[in-house]
Amino acid sequence: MKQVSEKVVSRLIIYRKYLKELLADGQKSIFSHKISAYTGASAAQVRRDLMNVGYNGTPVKGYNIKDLMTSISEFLEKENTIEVAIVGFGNLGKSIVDYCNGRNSRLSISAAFDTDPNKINRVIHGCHCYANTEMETIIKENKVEVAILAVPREDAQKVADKLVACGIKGILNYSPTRLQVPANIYVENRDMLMALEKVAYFANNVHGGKNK
Amino acid sequence: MKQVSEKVVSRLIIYRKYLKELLADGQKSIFSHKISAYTGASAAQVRRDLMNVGYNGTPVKGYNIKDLMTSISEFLEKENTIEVAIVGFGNLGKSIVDYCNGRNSRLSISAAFDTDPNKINRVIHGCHCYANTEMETIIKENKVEVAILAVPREDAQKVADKLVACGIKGILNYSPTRLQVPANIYVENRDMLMALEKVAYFANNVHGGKNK
DNA sequence: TTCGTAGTGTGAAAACGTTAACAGTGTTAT
DNA sequence: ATAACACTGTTAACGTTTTCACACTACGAA
Ligand SMILES: NC(=O)c1ccc[n+]([C@@H]2O[C@H](COP(=O)([O-])OP(=O)(O)OC[C@H]3O[C@@H](n4cnc5c(N)ncnc54)[C@H](O)[C@@H]3O)[C@@H](O)[C@H]2O)c1
Ligand SMILES: NC(=O)c1ccc[n+]([C@@H]2O[C@H](COP(=O)([O-])OP(=O)(O)OC[C@H]3O[C@@H](n4cnc5c(N)ncnc54)[C@H](O)[C@@H]3O)[C@@H](O)[C@H]2O)c1
Repeated sequence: MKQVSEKVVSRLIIYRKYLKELLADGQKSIFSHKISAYTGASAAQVRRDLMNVGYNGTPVKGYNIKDLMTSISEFLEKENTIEVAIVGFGNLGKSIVDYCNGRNSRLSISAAFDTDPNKINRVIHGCHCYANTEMETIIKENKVEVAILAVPREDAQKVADKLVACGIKGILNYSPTRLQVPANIYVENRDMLMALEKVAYFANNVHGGKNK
Repeated sequence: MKQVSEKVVSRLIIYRKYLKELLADGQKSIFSHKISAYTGASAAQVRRDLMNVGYNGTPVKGYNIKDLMTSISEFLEKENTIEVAIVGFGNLGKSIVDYCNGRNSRLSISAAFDTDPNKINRVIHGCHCYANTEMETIIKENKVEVAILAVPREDAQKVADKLVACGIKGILNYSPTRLQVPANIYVENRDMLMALEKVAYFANNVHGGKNK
């Protein structure tokens, strides 16, 4: 299978989102330079990125929005549904589930884990909360591949180790801990303070405003 | 002033965080290959990144942790304090303020804005919430340079336009809207669903686990 | 003092990502 | 039918980022 970079994947996700908006708007087709104007990538880059997904547009008409969306989705999510679990069902955890679930038909946050007895066995935002002790069973039974980490700093590494032991392959980490994991596990860190520090730097060191 | 790339800034922020941990641990000095092991950047890259901040280590002893931290901070935050405002003081907004404030002595989220009368003029997590109508006054008076956007999708663009008109130079955007802003405004988008989609992709397309 | 060691700083090479340029191609107008 | 057009797909040039490799240096040991 063709290997593509993080940057390409990130942009494809952005394109898909734009296409979704266009579709909701009733549009049928779109040109690379329009996608470019909206997303900030150059038109050449849009076309080049789309080469990866194996969908061909036509001159004059451009890309059929529906078909292109389908192709991007098939490229990004080969399996029909990817199961996601969230660990730490506090303020942040609940917000994430509320926001994400239902917005991508191939991604489903179907289980939460927490240590708080008040949360265990409750269903919040359509997501069942289990005790941490059930982690292995639930993850293996439901073939969960991706986990979102939203536990306090001091527990993050311990929980990550456990998730890895259960066979998780990717972690979206909202805790401020920099996780140490085996090389085949993909980690995306989303520390909010670091994000703010980065914006603060570039706000004071103008940089052309290129949006990643 | 030396122009450095987004990637360098992101890594410097990561290094600084690690240094902070080391200092809390009572350590005095550190080698590039140790920073490398923790952060995922190669040792050569660590050294190269540090060239930008103008601090020199010594062979055998490596880098003095305290001095290096100071140099990085002087590089990242030239001004003594950078004022930040948050717009949308809901679940997410409150969490962000709670988490970020007090963790970087040069960044301060000192004002919130909301349209909800129940929040206006209340102080939550040490942050005063103002009505949107006071935005221009407060931002200009307090020299706020950076804004965090945590309002619902439908209002995000409108609020961003207003922030730009008030003189904001950088936006950390947690709304799912892709903002259209002038080229000199720096925007960092942090859509949670997109982050999850990215992790889901790389969980299924192993990639060496390189943490960005 | 002299040597060996284990680090740093950095120029040069390699890898990677982006942009430019253009041939090829449906579509439309004539 | 044919020509003009406005786009796509793709190759090659370009620019940026990362790695390599090594001269240099502070220190500790003998
Ligand atoms: N709140 C934010 O916006 C924000 C921002 C940046 C970072 N963070 C980080 O995200 C994490 C969660 O933030 P929050 O605001 O949701 O906090 P929270 O206290 O509301 O939620 C934490 C949840 O994790 C659960 N938990 C604790 N230990 C656990 C364990 N070992 N296994 C499973 N669950 C466990 C708790 O019972 C609680 O429900 C923290 O690390 C925080 O530093 C939060
Ligand atoms: N909750 C999350 O974790 C999460 C995740 C991803 C994205 N988001 C996005 O972040 C935004 C906020 O999420 P939330 O969970 O905090 O929602 P929320 O409803 O709790 O908070 C939204 C807040 O914004 C205020 N608001 C509405 N319009 C405003 C305006 N024009 N000016 C100023 N304030 C205004 C509301 O009064 C409310 O206090 C939404 O766009 C949501 O889609 C949230």
